[in-house]
Amino acid sequence: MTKQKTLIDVAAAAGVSKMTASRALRGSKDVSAESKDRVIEAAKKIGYFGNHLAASLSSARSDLIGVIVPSLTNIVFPQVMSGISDGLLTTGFQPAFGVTDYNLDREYEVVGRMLSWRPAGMIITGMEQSSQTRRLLIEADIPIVQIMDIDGDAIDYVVGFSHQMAGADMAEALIGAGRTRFGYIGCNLESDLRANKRKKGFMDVLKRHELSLTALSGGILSSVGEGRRLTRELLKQNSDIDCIYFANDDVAFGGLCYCIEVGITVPNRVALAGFNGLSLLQGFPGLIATSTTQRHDIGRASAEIIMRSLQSSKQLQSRQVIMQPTINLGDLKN
Amino acid sequence: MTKQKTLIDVAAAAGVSKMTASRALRGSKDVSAESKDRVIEAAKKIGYFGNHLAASLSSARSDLIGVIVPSLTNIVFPQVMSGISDGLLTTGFQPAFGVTDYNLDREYEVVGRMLSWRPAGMIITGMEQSSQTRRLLIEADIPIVQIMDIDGDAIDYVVGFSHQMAGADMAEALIGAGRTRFGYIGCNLESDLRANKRKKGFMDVLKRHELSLTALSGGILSSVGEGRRLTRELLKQNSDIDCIYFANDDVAFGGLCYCIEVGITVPNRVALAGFNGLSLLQGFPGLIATSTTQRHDIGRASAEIIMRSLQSSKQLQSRQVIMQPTINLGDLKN
DNA sequence: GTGAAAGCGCTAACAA
DNA sequence: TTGTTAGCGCTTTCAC
Repeated sequence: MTKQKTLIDVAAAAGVSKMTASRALRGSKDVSAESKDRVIEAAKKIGYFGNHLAASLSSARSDLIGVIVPSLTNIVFPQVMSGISDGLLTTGFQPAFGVTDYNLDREYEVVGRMLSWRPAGMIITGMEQSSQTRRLLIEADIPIVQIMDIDGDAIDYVVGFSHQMAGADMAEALIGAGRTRFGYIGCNLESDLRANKRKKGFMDVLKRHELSLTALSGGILSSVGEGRRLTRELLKQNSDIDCIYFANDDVAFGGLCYCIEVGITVPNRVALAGFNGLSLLQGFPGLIATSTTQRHDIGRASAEIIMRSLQSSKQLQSRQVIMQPTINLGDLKN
Repeated sequence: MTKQKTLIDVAAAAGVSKMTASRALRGSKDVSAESKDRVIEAAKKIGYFGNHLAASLSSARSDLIGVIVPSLTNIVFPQVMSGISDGLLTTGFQPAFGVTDYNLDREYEVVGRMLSWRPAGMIITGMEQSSQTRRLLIEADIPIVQIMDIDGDAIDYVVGFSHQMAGADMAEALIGAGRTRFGYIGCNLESDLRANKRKKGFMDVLKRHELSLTALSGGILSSVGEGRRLTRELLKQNSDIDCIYFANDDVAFGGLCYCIEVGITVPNRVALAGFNGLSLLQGFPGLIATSTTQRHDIGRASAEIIMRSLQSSKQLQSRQVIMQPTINLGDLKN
């Protein structure tokens, strides 16, 4: 049982008081250069790394930023987390991640647990928290950033884009490219609220143009294999479809693989459109239309907003950062 | 400024002492059923969620399990994290993630930061920590699980598989399938130590069979697009290659996309082999040989080992859980 | 520039 | 079964 080093050990090793050691290690300027050097050297020598628990309890604030995401297996969220991680890198703040599995009850639990670590701020995915969860977040009285979506009531800050508009924009673009007989393929649509918003935006535009849509939705897993399977099914039953909108790029890519295998010309015979702009699409550049979203930037921006909000006691000017997904039609644009 | 609720508020609301409230909320049996109910109800009513900082500091242990991964953008690690998250779900312990970016100095920093939260255990990727980092981990005197690899000196527990053997096994399998003129394509090989181990195992076997290998390695990004680019380059310069071993499935899939596009028959003309068994491969089932690794299971198993080690003060019997990647040759096996 | 005292919110150990 | 006392390791505050 190696006893953990404490500030007292450092102080003893440096020949100063606990308090001077504390100040030196935190970079306070009220310490003589000499003491400072001695303390820092002593700390390094004995392998002192502090105790965040005590520090945070004592100062009534931690340097944690809570980050709540619905899933780890959808690559999009780790990419956002990566952006947050980068955004916090030089700030001395640390992200702490929680996963909800797209479940509102779990979200409440996870948020509660997170708050009990007294984070300095919180970043949470989506706009659809339960009223209980919202109450928890509001009462925490720390900066809250909702990310990835802007359609809904903001708790505090928001960084993201409108999924409904993204769906609508894609519909306009595809119609503009001359497509008229649409299919839709999604997975896991009950819990993927944002995919549903895109679908709604997409359908609204089709309706306005008096076009209809054949929708098919599949199992729990949103993946390449599922997209492949559903595309086969959809095209078998509806051979006249000339454009399919997918819930995301993974599913769309599965569709493309199927089309290539059976010799369906993409995008000439059937155009495919996904969502996210994943690197997956580089497999066959240009064949899938997509809306590119800036996951990393959203993460980074949300981290920066928290930092700014923490620094200036006054409210920030803009409480919303809206990012516009870029539509790329690929070979379809010709 | 909403003042955060404390245990005293709960105690007051329930009409008991702070201590009884504490015991009731933690499920101690030394509390009358009546007090227990009153306390729990009071806590719920005033929205009390505790303060982990104080609890952990006081009890000298937290319910945090530190998890150190090199990257979030490689889907493999979030999958492991997901397994850890699942493994801890019902235990009351919580994962806390840190990212090293494949950088040993950052790893030292991240581990140090993590330890300063006094986690109950630690899960860390790989066997190649710096001696400083190892010292930190050993002195922390908590269960440590190194994951994803078993080739090297263990600190404490190990859950994973031998990458060198995985590479060797794949080489044997491909040679067994009649391939003789090999290429290798990797990305980011300076920092991806485990890919290098696979490559080494692969090359050792080729050498034993007196076969040679044309290796090509690319940029920082390990991705579908990079695999595509490198495959074109490799095949242009070495048109007689009949089998390519890739650093992983993403890169291999990029290679497959290129071959399909230019009409190279896979696996007949050129066989492709990757590593990981990603769902990506379902895009063209059977065309890429791969070693399937159980990322989720590794995460889960490592979480369970920590839990068991925490429960029983005596050492666990087996300090190593070795998982065997399954080789799947796909259409090549015929 | 430095140090001593007090206390953050909780739990361990003991007492009642 | 319940309450009291002491303290976890640090920072805040205030004195020197």
